[in-house]
Amino acid sequence: MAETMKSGSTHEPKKPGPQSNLQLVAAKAGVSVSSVSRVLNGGSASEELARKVRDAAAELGYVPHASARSMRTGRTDQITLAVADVGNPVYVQMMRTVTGIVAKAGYRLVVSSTGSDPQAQIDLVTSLNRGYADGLLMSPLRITEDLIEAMRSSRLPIVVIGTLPADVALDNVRADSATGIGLAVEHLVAQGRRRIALVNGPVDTVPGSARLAGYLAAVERFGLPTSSELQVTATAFTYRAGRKATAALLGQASPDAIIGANDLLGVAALKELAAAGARVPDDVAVVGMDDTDAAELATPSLTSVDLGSAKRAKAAAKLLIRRIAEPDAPVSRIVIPPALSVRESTGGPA
Amino acid sequence: MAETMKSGSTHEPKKPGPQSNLQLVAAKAGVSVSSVSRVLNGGSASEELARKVRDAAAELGYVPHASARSMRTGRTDQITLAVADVGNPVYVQMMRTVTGIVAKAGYRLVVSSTGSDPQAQIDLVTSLNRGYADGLLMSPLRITEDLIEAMRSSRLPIVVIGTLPADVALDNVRADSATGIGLAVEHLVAQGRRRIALVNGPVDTVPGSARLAGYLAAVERFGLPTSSELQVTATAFTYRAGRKATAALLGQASPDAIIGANDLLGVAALKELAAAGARVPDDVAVVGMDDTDAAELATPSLTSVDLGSAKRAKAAAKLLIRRIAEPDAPVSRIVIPPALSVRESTGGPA
DNA sequence: GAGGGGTTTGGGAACGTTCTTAAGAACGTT
DNA sequence: AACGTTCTTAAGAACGTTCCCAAACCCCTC
Repeated sequence: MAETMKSGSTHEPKKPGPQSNLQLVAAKAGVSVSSVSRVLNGGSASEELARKVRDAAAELGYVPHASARSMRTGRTDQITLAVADVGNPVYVQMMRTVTGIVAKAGYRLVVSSTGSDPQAQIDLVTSLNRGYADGLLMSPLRITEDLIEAMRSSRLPIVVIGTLPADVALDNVRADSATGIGLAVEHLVAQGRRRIALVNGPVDTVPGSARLAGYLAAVERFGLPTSSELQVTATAFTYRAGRKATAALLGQASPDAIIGANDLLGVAALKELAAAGARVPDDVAVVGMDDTDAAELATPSLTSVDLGSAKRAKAAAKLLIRRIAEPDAPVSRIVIPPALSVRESTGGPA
Repeated sequence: MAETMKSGSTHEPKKPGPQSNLQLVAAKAGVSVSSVSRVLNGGSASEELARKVRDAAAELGYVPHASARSMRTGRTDQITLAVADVGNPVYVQMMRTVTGIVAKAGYRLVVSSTGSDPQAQIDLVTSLNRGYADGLLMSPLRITEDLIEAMRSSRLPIVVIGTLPADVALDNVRADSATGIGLAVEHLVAQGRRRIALVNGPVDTVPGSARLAGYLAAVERFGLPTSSELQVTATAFTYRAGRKATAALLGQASPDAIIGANDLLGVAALKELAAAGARVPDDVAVVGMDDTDAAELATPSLTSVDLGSAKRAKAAAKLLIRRIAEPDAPVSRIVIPPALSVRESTGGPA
């Protein structure tokens, strides 16, 4: 499985000497270190000097040393993105968006996968004080008092993607799950469904509790049955957990529609229904949430509540970049309105 | 959509003063800066001194400054991972694996999405010389001479995930697509399939050319028809491109099996076949490659060639970490053997 | 009590950059 | 010819850390 070969057999000069620095460039150009710095950072200089410096820098292949520069300037040109699980499609979507935006603004992206453990998130926030990044984008799955306190007392700007208690004065960008679920229920009701079930994720998480509340509100608003047999909770927002939870649901109730609290749970419901011999959407309609690629790829394709994950990520990234530039700007809270993407699983177009 | 509120209305002290440093800790503890550094880095010290230092550090909430430390030590505790598209499931899988390994080894992960543009990859490699990371993991989609030259002359260690020309002396971890496709073809032949089609991605990419070569070899080995109508090329390794390519394929040939060059193309084939009214696997069997989550979530679930993306990522990360520690270790090349995950799309268990 | 070995502590240089301050040059005005 | 103004360049401090080296101390032995 592993074959090893000697190095250096094919070619010769590996390292182009040690990292060249301002001093070497200055020596080569016959000018002072400060002049080199000034020229390279766009300060004023004579034609003559600028030419000498640029030639010398090019010849030596000079590139500024990141740590040294950031020690002096206090900026690192890095932004950290912290998510619970880099594998979850909704975070993938956010990451894809964020990557583009921060890169365009000249930042590198540090990705941190914290899991759902609140302590790991707190550790992350305090580790920010090491100053390895200029700001933090985080989407916490579980929010505790300690985490909020840690975020509050952070020296660096933090933008939260997700809902926060009303009295926390931190920039944040949130979805409106309640309205989103309302759209799903309304759509299902319009199709004559009445026994609408919810396959939720853990209710002690931010999205889990929001989605349960939204579901209950919508079901009540439309005068639908709210029997607790129609509500099940998966142990995580994953496909596997969703299969189990849906199986349990089908064992205890006969819904004519199922809402999955995210697309993975929705797809799990689809697959579990198929395994049980139920037809979708004829017997049971299914709706997912987040409108990720997984919804489009599913068979039948999954109607999904678009909670604007890409828009949220984009807004959050821009907010963070702005706050880094203006630390004293007023706190903003942005709410991204939801939309419904109707697909085959609720009778939409093939 | 955006509601803005004044900051600082709810609570008071935001910043806990400027970042505390060794000097402040030393002053508070009544000892020298060097002693503080020594104690905090586990050097020898008296009980008394150690206690004073630790108390002072805790009281001030001291955390070492990342840039300053790395300027002095030459290490950044960061590793960069460069992939073409953070959204592609196979890269997601790699990223998930890599995240865990580098975090456990005490590194932060910088993620860079280069696209398939060779120049962007070259720029990335040269930017490494800024010294913002200790090493680079990269999985290049297209490899040019210039890119190889850039990687060769890099001051920092690079581990390539993917196939490289034989004479390039860089650590790398590769899949064996040829054998992998062989497994798929063998499996299909055993089920009596003979008109086996390939829905490939761009052939000027590393995986594209490898998979085409593997397909041709396998088809020839089993004495199957090699008509060019059975080979189509999608414009990218994406779902949408796969739908189009499969539609074209079905318009020009009547395969009894389709191999997608990755899972997205495989799922696209599934969906396109369903849209065309063909039954899977009864009329046409389908196989994907990479064995990502998308294969399991598909309906019918997709048989897929496991090219060991998680194992490759793991091996590559460990290799890089080792090379950072021992820069002069011999170059290693690791080949991860493929395996076949049989699922419903070729008649496997439901 | 002086000398010597070993341990513990502190002083200070160095990493590569930016930026403030000041020195020097060029030039026009009185 | 002396002086002020403006522009260009250089010197050197500072960022916070680590680590080499020397100073200080302790304890033991002679």
